[in-house]
Amino acid sequence: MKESIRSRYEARAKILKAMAHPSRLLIIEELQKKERCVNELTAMVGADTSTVSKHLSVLRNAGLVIDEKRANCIYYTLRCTCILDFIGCVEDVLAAKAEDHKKIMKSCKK
Amino acid sequence: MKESIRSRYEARAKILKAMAHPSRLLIIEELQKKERCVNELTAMVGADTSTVSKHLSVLRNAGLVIDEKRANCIYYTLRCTCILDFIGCVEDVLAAKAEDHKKIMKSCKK
DNA sequence: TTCTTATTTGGCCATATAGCCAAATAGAAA
DNA sequence: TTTCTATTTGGCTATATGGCCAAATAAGAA
Repeated sequence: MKESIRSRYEARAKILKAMAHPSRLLIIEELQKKERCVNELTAMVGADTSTVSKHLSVLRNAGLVIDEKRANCIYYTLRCTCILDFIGCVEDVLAAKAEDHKKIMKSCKK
Repeated sequence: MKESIRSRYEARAKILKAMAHPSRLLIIEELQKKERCVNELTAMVGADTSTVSKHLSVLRNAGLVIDEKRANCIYYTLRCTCILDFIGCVEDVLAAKAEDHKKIMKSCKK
């Protein structure tokens, strides 16, 4: 694989990797609804503040969210809402998987 | 976070995680064009056969690809082509990031 | 100033991952 | 049968990740 090609795939992988965590997916979905500060997100995720803060920094580094200081909180916003579209596709994969599973169970019964 | 909600996010995260690797993204893109056997993919990725085989098993476990034995090869196929749509979104994120970077560089020059 | 409150960072540990090599497996060809 | 080819699996090491706690930082409120 050529170097230039590889680095393009690496850039993409970095973004997917940033999304590939249950807590971060929750955060992404919440931020799509409205901006939130770390405190609020921490309550939603139900983990240590430091843990959530690190998750947010992963999302920020990947360019998925933006943070803005206002009043005495730091508000996080989702940057590209198209992100949510692709959750739909992920659901399709899950559905296809479930369908297969059903088929396998069926053929076992025979 | 409720248990039922968490497990849904975990299922999604598993799929994203499976995609979040440069070599696997390359494989996904190649498989979108046409089915390929391990050998061919190994050449494209440029890694050890065993490494590529493990990447394929990650994709298979996530339900992203299907394998079918035919002649003396095992052919892999992409299961949901919608996967590709969302690469477009990832590119948007990258573009937005690049744009920001430009702005920062500009403001530094002042 | 000191006391809160909000957030990030550092340290530590446990776990997961990617990579390679070597070995196992399966099937086709000789 | 042996041999070759395709693929997977096991073993190993190095590296990265997620989680918590504790400490640092920043900014407002008292």
